[in-house]
Formats: sequence, C-alpha cells, structure tokens
Amino acid sequence: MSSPKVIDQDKKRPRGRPKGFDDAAAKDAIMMTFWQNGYRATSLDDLVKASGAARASLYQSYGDKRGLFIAAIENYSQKFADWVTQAMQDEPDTVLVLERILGASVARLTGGDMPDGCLRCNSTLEMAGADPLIDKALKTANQDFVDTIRRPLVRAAERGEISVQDADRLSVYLTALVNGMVVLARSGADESTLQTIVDDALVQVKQA
Amino acid sequence: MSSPKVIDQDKKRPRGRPKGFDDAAAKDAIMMTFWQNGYRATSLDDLVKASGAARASLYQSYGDKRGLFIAAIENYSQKFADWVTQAMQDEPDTVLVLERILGASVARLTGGDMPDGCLRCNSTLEMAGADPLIDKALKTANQDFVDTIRRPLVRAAERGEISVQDADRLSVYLTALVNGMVVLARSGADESTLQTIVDDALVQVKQA
DNA sequence: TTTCATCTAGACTGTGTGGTCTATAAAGTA
DNA sequence: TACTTTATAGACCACACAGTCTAGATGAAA
Repeated sequence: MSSPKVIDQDKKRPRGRPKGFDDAAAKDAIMMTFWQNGYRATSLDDLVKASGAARASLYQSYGDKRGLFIAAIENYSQKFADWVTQAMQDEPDTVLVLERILGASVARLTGGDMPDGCLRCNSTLEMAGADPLIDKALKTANQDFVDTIRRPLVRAAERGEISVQDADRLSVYLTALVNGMVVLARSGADESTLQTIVDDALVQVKQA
Repeated sequence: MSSPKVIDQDKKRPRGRPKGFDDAAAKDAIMMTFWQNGYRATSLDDLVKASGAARASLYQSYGDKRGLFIAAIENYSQKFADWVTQAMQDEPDTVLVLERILGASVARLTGGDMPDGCLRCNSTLEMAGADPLIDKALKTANQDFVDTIRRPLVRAAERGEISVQDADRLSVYLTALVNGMVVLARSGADESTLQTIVDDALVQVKQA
C-alpha cells in the first residue's frame, strides 16, 4: 500500500505517450469509488475524477463500465486473499488467525476510514443476476472468499486439529456470518454488537 | 393473497372517479418490482406497468419514487412480522418456531417463486447512507427484523427457558446469519448448504 | 527531424429517467 | 342536468448518463 513505488521499472516502456496516471493507484481508486457508491450510482465521470485517468484511457484499458467494475471486484478479492496469506504467516494458530480475520472485519465495518460495507457483498446484492459477466465475476469473488476463509481451517485439518468436513462446514458458516455482519453494520450496528457475534461464532469453531 | 376480495366495502366511497387498480395489490406489485430490480434499476415505467396504476396516480399516492420505495420496504417488513406472529400461534415451542422461520428463509432464498435475495438486505446494501429518508426506513426495517426474530426468544425467556441476555444476543446472531445467507444464496449457494448453516446455528440456540 | 503509437481533454450524441402537466373520463352530489 | 372531485392516458421536459469521436500532446524509434 504505502511501499515506495519503483519508478521507471526495467520493463521496456511502450512506444506512445506515457500514461499520465499510475495504473495500480487508478485501479485502487476505481475500486474505492464502486465500493462507495455501488455500480449503478457510479458514473464514468466519477471514475475519471477518482482515477485521474482520461475518460478515453479508461475505455482503452477496461473496455466499458462493466469491465471497470469487474476489475474492481477482482482487485478487492485479491487484496483480501493477500491479507489472509500474510496473517497466516504471522500467526500459526488457527483460531487466532480466524480471530484476526473476523476482528479486522469488525474493525473495518465500524471504522470510518473505508467505505461502508464490503464491495463483494454490496455488489452481489445489487448486481447478481443482472448481467452475465458481472455475475460470473461475483460468483468467483464469493467462492474465493469462502476458499480464503477456508485456508486456515484446512491447515488445521492437515494438522489433525479438526476434520476436513468441519473445515468445509465452518468456512461456509463463517462466510455467512461475515456477510451478515456487513448488512448489520450498514444498518447501524456498533462495534461491540458485531464483536459479540464474532465471539459466539468462535465458540462454534473451538467446539469443532 | 388469494382470498376473495370483498368488493364495495361499506367504507364510504370518495367523491371522484374510482381507482382503476387495487390499492393493496398495487402495493405488493411495487414491492415485488423493487425487490426484483433494486431501487435504482427500477424505473417509474416499471412501477406503472407492475401496479396497473397510472403514473400520476402513483405520484398522487406516494409523492415520488422514494416514497414508493419506502412504502415497499414497510410493506415487506410488515409481511415478515405477520408471518412470525402466525408461526408463534401455530407452534408453541421456541426452537421449533425458529426452525420454521429459518427453514422458510432457506426455502424462499433457494426457491424460484420469489425474487432473489431479500428486499431489506438488498436495499440496505444498495441504499444505506444514500438518502436520509430511505436510510431511516432501512434502519427501522432492520431493527424490526431483529425485534421480530427476538419475539419467540423473549417468549422463551418469559418461560424461564433462557435468559433475557441470551434472547438479545441470539436475536442479533440469528439476524446476522439470515442476512449472510441472503448474500450466499445470491452467489449461488444451494438449499442444503444453507440448511447446514441453519442446523449449526440452532445448535447454538439449543445450548443457551 | 520525422514518423508513429499512445495518451489527453473535452465536446458530442442518443437514450433513458424522474417528475410535471394537460385533456379527458368516470363517479358522486345537488 | 349541471357541478365537483378524483383518476387516467400519455405527451412533455430538463437532465444525467454511457459511450464515441476528434484534435492535439507527448514520447520512443527510425
């Protein structure tokens, strides 16, 4: 995120005029804009302003509004997967990894530094079934989320701490809870309310 | 729903030309339309067609698109509350009432006879924070849902079966799970997957 | 320096939208 | 039969939007 960007990488620069904006930063800005407003309430002008890229450049890079949205969803998914990879490296204990993941979710859902809700959940309820390509991206993102939550549980299963069946079952169960907390948070639930839910859910995990 | 409508009730008929559509049926049709498409993707033309009412009549009755939407949300909330009232009359046992509620949710989320998802959840993730009046209606609807789920639990507490604290805690917990299942269902989860979640959650309830 | 590929700035266009307005139809009341 | 009230049908308007296009800017390659 805040790592010093390597300017002028060795990668050969293409022929024409160089972009006047940073690709990765623009991608993040586009993600944040869709996250903030939703798909339909985001205009191309919003994306142009947020990304710093020219309108035509966005069309050049992403095809159309739908392409921008799908890229945003993929970007969002990837960030979560990367975060969990890091958490699993930092924390060997399964329950503590899950505590971190769920605790970070609660913090983010109730903290003011990010847009409300979750781009994946927001988008799923706004757009599932409305467009084939978006639908596919959403299905992938939702499956990726379950798979990502599942990773620490699979590690626990490999260690013989729980069964593979429990890993599967719990990963879906915890996904449901996180998804549900997103809706609760957007309807005004505070941090302690959500944390109580997480604590109750972890009891479920520890019993497995 | 399909009960024979009493035509020409005793209520004195107002002076002017009578409405060419059924008020209650129109209200339901409006609810279904918003449920199907979401707020922003629903046009006034959609609502005119679905309700059978004239465009001007809708504006006369509801003020504007936002008023139509808020009425739809209130209508939706009321239907759920009525359903639970009935279920509590039919079934005295607390856990069995909750089983019915959650089971019906699973059936509806995976059955094809209703629009996808849940109008309350869909609308919350699409519109929370976007408009003050809609926001208020959504907060009310979400609080009503928790309160409605809470009713069988409060009845159990009054009977001394569980503590009031557990009733409060579990009502929020189960709300989170239902909300979460809505997202899961819209991302393609099948009935048995959701039913497994419900079964796991009911274990939690029985332990209280 | 010229050429070529790419990016930029923003004008432009067709379509769809929420909301209003007008003319008319259908009922009750006097 | 007039008069009043309410609903209907649909034309109408101003606006916002996604997407396209054009003219010019910028840099590498020749």
